[in-house]
Amino acid sequence: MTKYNNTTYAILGILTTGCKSGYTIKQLMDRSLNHFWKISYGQIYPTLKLLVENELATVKTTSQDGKPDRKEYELTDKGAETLKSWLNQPIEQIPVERNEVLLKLFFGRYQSEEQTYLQLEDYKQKLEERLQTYTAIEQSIRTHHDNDPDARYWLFTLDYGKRTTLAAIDWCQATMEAI
Amino acid sequence: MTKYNNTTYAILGILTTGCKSGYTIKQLMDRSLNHFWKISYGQIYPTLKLLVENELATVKTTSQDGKPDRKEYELTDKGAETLKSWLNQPIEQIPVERNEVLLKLFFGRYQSEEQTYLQLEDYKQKLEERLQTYTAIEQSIRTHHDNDPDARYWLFTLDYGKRTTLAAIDWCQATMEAI
DNA sequence: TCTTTCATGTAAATAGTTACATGATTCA
DNA sequence: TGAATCATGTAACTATTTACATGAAAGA
Repeated sequence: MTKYNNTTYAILGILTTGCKSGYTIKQLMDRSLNHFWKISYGQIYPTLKLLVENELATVKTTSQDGKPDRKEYELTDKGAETLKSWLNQPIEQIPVERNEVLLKLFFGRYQSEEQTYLQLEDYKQKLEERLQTYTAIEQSIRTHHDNDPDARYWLFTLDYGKRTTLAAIDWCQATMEAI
Repeated sequence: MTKYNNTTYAILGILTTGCKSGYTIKQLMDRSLNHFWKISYGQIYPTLKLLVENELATVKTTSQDGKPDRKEYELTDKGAETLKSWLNQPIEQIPVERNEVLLKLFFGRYQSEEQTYLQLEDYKQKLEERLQTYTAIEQSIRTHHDNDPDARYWLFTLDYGKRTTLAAIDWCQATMEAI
C-alpha cells in the first residue's frame, strides 16, 4: 500500500463529506478543521491532481451558469479503502508542537521581567480569543448540523481545542503570578 | 533589522547558555527544548554558518586531544542585540498545531467505534509517557540546576507541557467514555 | 467603481528531515 | 569486534506557504 502524507489523507477524508471541489475543500478546512489542520490552495490543487493520477479519485468538469467551471472530484473504491486503512492505523508518535512563546520564555533571563510579563499577557489574550472562536464554532455546529452524523466527531475535536487552550490560559495566569 | 526564522533565534539563544559547538547545541536541544522545539543537524550547521556570515557570531576551531576538532561559536554584540530585540517582540499569531489523532477522529464516522476507542487509548498512553518524561526532566532540573538562574524559566516551559498534556489526557478519557 | 465571492492553478521561496560521508576514541 | 560517543558537514528530498496570474458575477 502506497503511503501518502497526512494532508493527502485529510483531503481524501473531506471528499467523503460532500465537498467535491478544491474551492469547497478549502472552505470546509477553514471552517471546521482550522484548529488542528490548515492548508493552502498551493497544496490542495496539486494533491487533487495526485489523487486522480493514483486512481484514488475521479474528476469531472461541470459548467455552472454565471459562475466559473468547477472540477468535481469523487472518491473511487480504492480511495475509500486507502482512507479507511489510514484511519485504522495508530499514530506513530505525537509530534512536537513548536511554541514561540515558550522558546522566548526559555531565554527569559535575557529579558526584563516586565517584558516577560507583557509577553505572557499578550499570549493569554490571543489564547482567550481562540477559545471564544472555538465556542462560537461549537454553537454553530449545534444549531446547523444537529442531525449530521459527523457532528459528534467534530464536537469531540473542538472539545480538545477548548480543554488544551484553557489549560494554556491557566498556565499563563500562574506564570504571570510567579514572575 | 534583518528578520531570521525562529530556529535561528533558538540557536542564538542557546549560544548564550555556554553551549558553543553544533554538537553541544544539539545536545541541549534534545535534553531541554525537545518538548517545544526540535531541530536536526541538517539545520544547525548551516544556521551556524549563516550566523557567522551575518556577523551575529564568530568561530574559532579548537583542537582537543583524543577527540575531533570542534568549532566554537561565540555571540557578537550584534548577535546579542538581535536576540534581545526578538525576545521583546510579541508573537504574531499562535500557530495551528497539526494533530493527526484529531484529523482521524474528525472522520470517525468512517471507522468502527471500537477502532476509534483503540485510537484514543493509544494516544492517551503516548500522552502519559510524555507526561512522565516531563516530570523526570523537572526532577533533573531541580536537582542538577537548582542554583542556575536559567532554571526558573526552564521549569516554566515544562509546566506548560505538563498542564496541556494533562488536559489532553483528560480529554481522551472523557471522549472514550462518550463513544 | 470597488470589493467580495467564485474558481483554478503555478512558480518560487522557505523550512525542514533523512540519509549519507568521514573518522577517531572508548568501552563492553 | 562491534557499538556508542564525539564531531562536522552536505545533498536530496519532502512539505508547505506566498505571491502571482486569470477572469467573471454580484452587490454595495
